[in-house]
Amino acid sequence: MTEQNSQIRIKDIASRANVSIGTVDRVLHNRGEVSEKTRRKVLKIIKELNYHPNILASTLASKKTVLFATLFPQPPSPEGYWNKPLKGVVMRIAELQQYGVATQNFTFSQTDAADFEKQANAVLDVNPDGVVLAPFYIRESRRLVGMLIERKIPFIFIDSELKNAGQLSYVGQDSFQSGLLSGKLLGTITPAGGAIWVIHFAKEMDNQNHLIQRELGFYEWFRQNQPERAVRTLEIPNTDCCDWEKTIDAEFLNQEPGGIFVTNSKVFLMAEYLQKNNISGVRLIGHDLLEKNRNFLESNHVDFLICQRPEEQGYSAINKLFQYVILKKQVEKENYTPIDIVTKENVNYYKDFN
Amino acid sequence: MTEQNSQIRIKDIASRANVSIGTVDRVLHNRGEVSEKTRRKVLKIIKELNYHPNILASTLASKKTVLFATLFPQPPSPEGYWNKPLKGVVMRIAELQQYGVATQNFTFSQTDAADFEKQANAVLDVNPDGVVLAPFYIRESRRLVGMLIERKIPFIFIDSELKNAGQLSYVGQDSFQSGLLSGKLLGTITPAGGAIWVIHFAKEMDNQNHLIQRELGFYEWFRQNQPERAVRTLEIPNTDCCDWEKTIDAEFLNQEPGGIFVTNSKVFLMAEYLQKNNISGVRLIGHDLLEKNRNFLESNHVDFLICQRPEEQGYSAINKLFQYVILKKQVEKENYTPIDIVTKENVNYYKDFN
DNA sequence: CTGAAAGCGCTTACAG
DNA sequence: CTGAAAGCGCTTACAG
Repeated sequence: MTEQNSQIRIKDIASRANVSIGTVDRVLHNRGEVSEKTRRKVLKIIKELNYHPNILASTLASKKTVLFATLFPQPPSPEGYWNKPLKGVVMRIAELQQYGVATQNFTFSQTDAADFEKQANAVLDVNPDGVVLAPFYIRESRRLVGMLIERKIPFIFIDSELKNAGQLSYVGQDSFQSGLLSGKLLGTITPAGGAIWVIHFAKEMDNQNHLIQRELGFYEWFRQNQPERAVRTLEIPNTDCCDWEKTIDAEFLNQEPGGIFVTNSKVFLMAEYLQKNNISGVRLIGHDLLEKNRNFLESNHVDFLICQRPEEQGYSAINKLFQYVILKKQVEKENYTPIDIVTKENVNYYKDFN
Repeated sequence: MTEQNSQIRIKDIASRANVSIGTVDRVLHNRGEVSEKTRRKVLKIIKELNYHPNILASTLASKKTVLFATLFPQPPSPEGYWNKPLKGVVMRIAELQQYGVATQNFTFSQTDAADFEKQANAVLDVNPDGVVLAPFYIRESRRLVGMLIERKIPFIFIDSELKNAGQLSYVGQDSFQSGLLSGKLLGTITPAGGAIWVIHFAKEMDNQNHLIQRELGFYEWFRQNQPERAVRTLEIPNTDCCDWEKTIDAEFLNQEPGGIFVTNSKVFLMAEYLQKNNISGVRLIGHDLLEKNRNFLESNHVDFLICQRPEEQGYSAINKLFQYVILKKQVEKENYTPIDIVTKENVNYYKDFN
């Protein structure tokens, strides 16, 4: 360990400018009450010396706590997808605790837009210094965003975004590109001549822009690379009872597919179906590393899972608020998450954090 | 912004124990000069109150700089692989600058073990508080490690490791598992009946444990899943001139393969070969996202690249030293990097940092 | 063995 | 409009 070498302090600036450190602080933070002349002089010296404030000293002295709020869909179970971004949020907040950063996390029902409104109000009520939200219900999200802008509270979209809505940043996937990749994988591993099915296990396709984009990208790959391949889409809105299996039964009677792409994390439903009906030789790919999906990957019922590092998304979103609100740095506006391919062979090494 | 809520300070401990903060500090840092009785009393209160020191205040007051050293192979060009871990190192160091953390980075020749020794001595000469090293030359690395242990300097292996050599941690890949994955990918996309080649473009296979492990994993996948497939290995030690192409020419005359696995980043050599000789229909996979490899991915000459997030490895290694040396936290001993599959379709979203 | 004081670089009232 | 002082939680000599 050696002595720390010279760092520019506000004291240095003050002495060069023949003012007190209080005055330097005033121009540093645009707190006014400084004559234009001294302001200029101080600013000039700050630039010359390439001054950067010491964040440690600053947060230590200020004794401020900044509060970030998150607003995510409520996961239906402890295994649910939306637990993962939250895990990343909690992780980054723990690291930033010394900086006086805290969060309040809100969740809303995935089936009740009114609940979103209610939770959005709760977010506003805690008067956060920054917000991370999943704009699940478009209209209601726009309303919340309007209020945030009005109050000058920076916000970041996660998972999906409203374009040009005044967000500080977006953290999430590019679903079309992800669909292209799924197309390549399934197209490549499905023997020539085998038909391809795309299955949406989703209630309201209106609010599921991701799934639509994935489907579009998927079809696009085949258009470009295997135009002769038969590709079709099935929509299964309700999987609560077992009627949906009859629909599939009928389809299978008609023609057995060579490969199936499930556009979301419910690929395990299809894997269970194939297993139950003793169907082999059908290639299957889907999304997200849920526990069930992992098991089917390991038992060879699912060939590939496309993943998007949800924990990292949460971590990154909070980190961006931190960079912007505390460190006063600029942040990237669009942050597309890597599109990861997970297989039986690499699943044990697939993790978000090191 | 709201007032920060109560945190336990050493002042609180001091008042409860009826001692001064100086005394608390002495027991906190085992600086001795405290009677056993008061030591016990203070320790008890620290535990009761679940005290955690404020790192910001601590580093601010201490004015210490800690120095980490890195010792990596010298990249042969600015595109070379080893620039990437270094990039991660530089990135994390920049973030930690406020904590008074700095690095000195040393590199050694990949063809001259004596140079390693020389650089190792240079590392010792700067008397670092922690070291990250790639144990490229095994014997010479052992010698360095011995000195580090003697001086009680913690060190982390990156990229490959010596087992049980007293390291604080290892950050790197599991090459066998990575080979398994390569086997699966190539086995799945190569039409039945096509022969598979494994190509090592490497000078001294002795120092290339990674390549051997990848090859073993690769063969293992075929043993388990496609035992009927013809798989063989070619070693091309020297690619500086064009003799190596003649070797390949001869092999092609013998039998055209269905798929080729290049065990390292030199897969672009094979892609160039196929392109130059107008050979199509041969599946090709390899390692690492060099610029050339990226281009061949995009031009469809390379089907998959297996990647290991080298920047993240450098970042993570420095971060682990930081956690251990500054934050006094425990760190994981084995840290296997994710094994990433990169294709034309996801390459633009593949990055190490968000 | 123990305590009181000065200082790290910054922020925050307060006095003028 | 400006400066001087106290304080953030901790560390570091120094005095006793």
